Amino acid sequence: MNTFKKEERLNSKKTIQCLFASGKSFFNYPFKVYYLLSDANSSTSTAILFSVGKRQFKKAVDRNKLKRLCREAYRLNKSALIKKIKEKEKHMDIAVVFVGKSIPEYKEIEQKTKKYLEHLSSIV
RNA sequence: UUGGCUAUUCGCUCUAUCGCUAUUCCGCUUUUGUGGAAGAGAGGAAAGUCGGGACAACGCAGGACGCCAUACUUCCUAACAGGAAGGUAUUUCGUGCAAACGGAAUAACAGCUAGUGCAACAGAAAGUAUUCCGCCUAAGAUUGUUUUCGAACAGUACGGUAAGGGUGAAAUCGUGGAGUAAGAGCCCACGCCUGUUUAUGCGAAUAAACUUGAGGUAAACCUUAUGGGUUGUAAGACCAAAUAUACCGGGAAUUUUUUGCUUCGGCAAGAAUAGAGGCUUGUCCGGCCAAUCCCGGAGGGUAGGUUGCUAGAGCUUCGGAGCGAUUCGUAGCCCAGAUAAAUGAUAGAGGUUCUACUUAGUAGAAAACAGAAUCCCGCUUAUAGAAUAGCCAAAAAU
RNA sequence: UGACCCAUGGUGUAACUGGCAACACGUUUGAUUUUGGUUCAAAAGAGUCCAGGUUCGAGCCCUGGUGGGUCAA
Repeated sequence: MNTFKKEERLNSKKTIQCLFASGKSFFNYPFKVYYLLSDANSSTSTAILFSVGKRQFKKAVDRNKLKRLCREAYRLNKSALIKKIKEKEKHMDIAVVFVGKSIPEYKEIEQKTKKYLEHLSSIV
C-alpha cells in the first residue's frame, strides 16, 4: 500500500542535526538530497523530510503547496527503494531540500522524484 | 442602460480512486499494535500585531511621583483608539432674490482667557507692541520774521499719529459713519467673537438679553479630566527519565567571638548584629538581609510525553424591547486542534466569466487575495468575480 | 509566537529642540608628468523607502503601509 505514516517522517531534532552534519548529499535539480545510511534498528526502513526555504518562496501558501506535492510524489513512488533497503537490512534518513525558484507542475516533480529515488537505490 | 462611490452579503459546487490528522463504533491481539466502518477537518481576512479583553504567572505589605493612553455629547459593549444616535465646524450639490432649508462627504472636534516656549528669510516692528516711508503742526517745545511786546505768521521734530504704503504664512477685530490738526473701538450702527444670566434639551449645544475687544501654535512643553501594576500559552501545571551538590526558602535551638582574672561555676572590658552595601515593578519613601542543624525547592544533566487546547462574550430559527448600535426570552445544533507542522493528489461532471466560430450551441481559456498554532471582540491592509440597496454622473427612450 | 529597531547622492555617514539637505570616498573634466600614480583646480550626481495628515513651512511631528534587520528559545 502507498501509505505515509508518522514513523516514516523525520521529526527528531537530534537526528536531523546529525543528518545535516554528517550525511552525504547530491544535486538533482530542483532538489538537493541529503542521506545517511545506518544499520536497521527500528521497524521502519526509511525516514524522510521535505524542506522549502523561505528565501525562495515568501508566502506560506506556496511553501505548503510545494511540500505537499513533493510528499505526494514520494508516497506514490517509494516502494522500490524500501524493498531494496529491507533486503539489505539497513536504515536510511533522507532530507529533500527544494532549491528551485518557481513552482513546477506536479508531473515534473514526479519525474524528478523518480530520478533521485533511483539514484538512492543504486547507492544502497 | 452604462460607469463611479458607499454599505451589506457571498467568495466555486458535486462524484470516484489513492493518501494525511484526530474522534467514535466493531473485530483480532490485548500495556499497545493492527484491520474495517462512520461522519468531521483553514479564512473573510487565518495576514498586520494596531487597540481591547479572557486565562495564567510574578512583586515581600502599602503609599507618592513618574511614565503611557484617551479627549464634542449621550448611549452600546466583558472591554477598546471599536460601534450607534445626536451636536458643531468646513467643503460640496440642490431649491431659493436672499435669509435659510435639505442631501452627501470630512474632522486627533478639551484647554493658548493657567504658565512657559517657538516663529527661518523678509520687515520699522513677530508680542507689556512699535514710528522705516508717509500724514499733521491743534496744545506744549524750539527756530526764524514781524511786533501795538499781549501776540501773530512761517517752519522744524527730539512732538502727535497705526488711516495709507511696503515685508511676510501671520501685523493688535471687519464694513460704514461720526469725529479730528492728522488720526485711532476714542465713540456709534451692523457683523464676528469672549463671558454671564434666562429659556429649551439627560447632554454636546441652540435661542434671547446684557457684557468684553482678548493674534497664531498643544500631531510644542504642558494643564485639566478619566483609565492603566508588569509580563505573556515558548504563560503556567503534572508525569517519566536523570542526580555531583554551588544557591534559595521555611522551621528549630541558641547569642557568638577576643583579651584578662579565676575557687573552672563564672566575672569584667572590647568587638560583631550599627552604619555602609545588597535585594525589592521605572524612581523615592517604606520593607527585607549574621552563623549551626533538619526539611523542601532549585542549579547541572537528560532532553521526551500529558495537560493548558478548544462548548464558546458560540452558531442557527422564531418572538419581544429599542430610532439604532445592541439586548432579552424560547427551541435546536456541536462546528479544525496539528506540533520539523494534518487539511492533499489524480480523473470526471456541472455552474460563472472571457474569447472565437456562429446564432444558442460548440471549442478553447481563466478564476483573486491568501494557510490556523491559546481563544475571543474590533480596527487596518490585500482581494478575481457575483448579488442587493442608496447616492452621483453620462447617454437613450417615453 | 512574542518584543523591538532601522531606511538620506554610486558607497559609508551627518543634519541641535521643524527654517537653503552637509561631509568623506568614488565618478567626470582640466592642470602638472614622456605616460600612469600622487598632488592641485573645478563639475556632475538626492529631494530624504511609499501614501496620507498637522503646520506658513516636514529628512525631523502624527497615522497607515513596504522592505531590511535584531532579540527571547
